[in-house]
Amino acid sequence: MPPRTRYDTISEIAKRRGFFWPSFEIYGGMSGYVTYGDLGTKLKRSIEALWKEYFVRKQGFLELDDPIINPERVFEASGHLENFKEYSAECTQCGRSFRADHLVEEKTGMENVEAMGGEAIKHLMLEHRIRCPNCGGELKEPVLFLPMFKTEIGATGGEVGYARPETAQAMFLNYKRGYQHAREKLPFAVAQSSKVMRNEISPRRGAIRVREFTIMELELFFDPQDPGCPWFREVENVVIKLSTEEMEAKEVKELLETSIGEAVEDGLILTEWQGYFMGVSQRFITALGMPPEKQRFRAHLPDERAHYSAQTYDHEVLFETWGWIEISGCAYRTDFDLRNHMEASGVDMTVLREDGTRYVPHVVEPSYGLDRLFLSVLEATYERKQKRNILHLPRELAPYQVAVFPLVTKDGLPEKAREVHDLLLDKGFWVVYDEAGSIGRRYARADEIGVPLAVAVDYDTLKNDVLTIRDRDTWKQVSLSLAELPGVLEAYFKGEKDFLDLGTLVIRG
RNA sequence: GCGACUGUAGUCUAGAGGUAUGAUUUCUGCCUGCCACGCAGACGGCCCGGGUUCGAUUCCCGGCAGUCGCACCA
Repeated sequence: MPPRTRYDTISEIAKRRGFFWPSFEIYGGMSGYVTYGDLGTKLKRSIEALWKEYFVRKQGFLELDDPIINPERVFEASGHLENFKEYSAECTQCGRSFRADHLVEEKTGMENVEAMGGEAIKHLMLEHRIRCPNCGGELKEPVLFLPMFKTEIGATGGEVGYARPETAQAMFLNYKRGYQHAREKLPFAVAQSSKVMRNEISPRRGAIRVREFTIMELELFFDPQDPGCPWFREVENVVIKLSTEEMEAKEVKELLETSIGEAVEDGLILTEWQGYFMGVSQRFITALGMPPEKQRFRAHLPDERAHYSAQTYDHEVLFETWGWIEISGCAYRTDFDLRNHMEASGVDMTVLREDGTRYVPHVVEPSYGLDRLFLSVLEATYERKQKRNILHLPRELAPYQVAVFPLVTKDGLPEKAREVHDLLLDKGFWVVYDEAGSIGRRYARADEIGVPLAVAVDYDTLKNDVLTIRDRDTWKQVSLSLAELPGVLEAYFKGEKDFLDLGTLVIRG
């Protein structure tokens, strides 16, 4: 058996404690789907809330919530029906599959064969007698694979619909509303966190590649003649590690360490807006617990890029088990989408400049896979210490904020601890109460799900309302009075106080 | 989708053609004056379907699922 990986351990805890597990378990499971439990749901929501802090609230950007199933013409206009598909040809001998258009390109030197369509590809394969590159066997006719879920809308089934593979189209479809609600001023942005679906051929790596997941993305609309970002100065000194398109093409292994400001100045990042979002992204991911040295930005080569993109930088984080994993893409989509929807719908989406000229806004899009961020948080914060599992979740992400324990289960301590528990619930905290087993075991149970603070009720509490708070990360304890407790906890979770400021340090033993 | 390996309590495991080992978790007592203490007890399992067999969780075939490799990942 292969050795146990960090991901094995994390997914074992995830199942056992209720972060996430494979969906449809009782019917044998279905790959590509995961279900989030109590802890997982809460953690996911708090990651989303933090994303909103970094990408929506402070900039005054707008939000949107749009349907998952879209009529076919949306994806005709967006180019997905044309581009988001592939032709695969299977070998009759060895059974391997290959992309038919790529085989034709290799043999003939032609480019963008995919766009020629299925019939043309079939003819070219026959014409050039293309055989299996693996074993030389005969290839079957190429079959079209469209990784979008197709359905019918309405009882008569007359209207074909697809589940969206990205949320971005919603921001383009509703562009005119957003423009109106932004009081017809550019730049503005519309953000959405919602589910999308992709019919992956072979989902892998647990929750890393699934068929249904949450995307958090925003579309920033700007005038290409006025491409400055008003907040660029806030991030220009953020240092990132970069692999540029040129470096990717030359397969340079080392990363370029540079500031956002320099990278934009040197033309490595095409627009200030991309630079801005990449800088914010680095800060956001760091706030999730992933240190900067485990982050990098990697440019897409033209053939890797989406059909709409002029430049894309993936933000990647380092997983012990898998290496670098993409958690975000920051794409310069130009005016591709608005232009296509304008043409297809006949609706004018241009903006009038002061000099009387009109233009179609350009778009920069930072886009996150929430489920991958979720795994990144577990990856970044999990620690095995003295045979115990500890999740060093940032305090603003922790599903439960405070655990309350009686020191021992006698002499009225449980009753007193219940009172403290109820008080904290009334004050709005997420609290767990635990009196099973020894207090050490309860600390361990709370550590495993990342509860940052544990309040212990002991004989001093009975005597004079003094209790202790124990820190998950250092195991240090401070003491304070019950009356102070709600106030200092609030300050702690707002980030206004550090643990040692919460009370008087207790030295035991 | 193809190939290799794998599938046993909630979790992690041992094992054999005659329904199964151990640990841990959980629960109940006792204990416990601060880091998974100890004692006693309880709950709980052979992925699904077919075949061979007196008998299959074990062998064979298929499915489903997992890991890895190939392909794919806008």
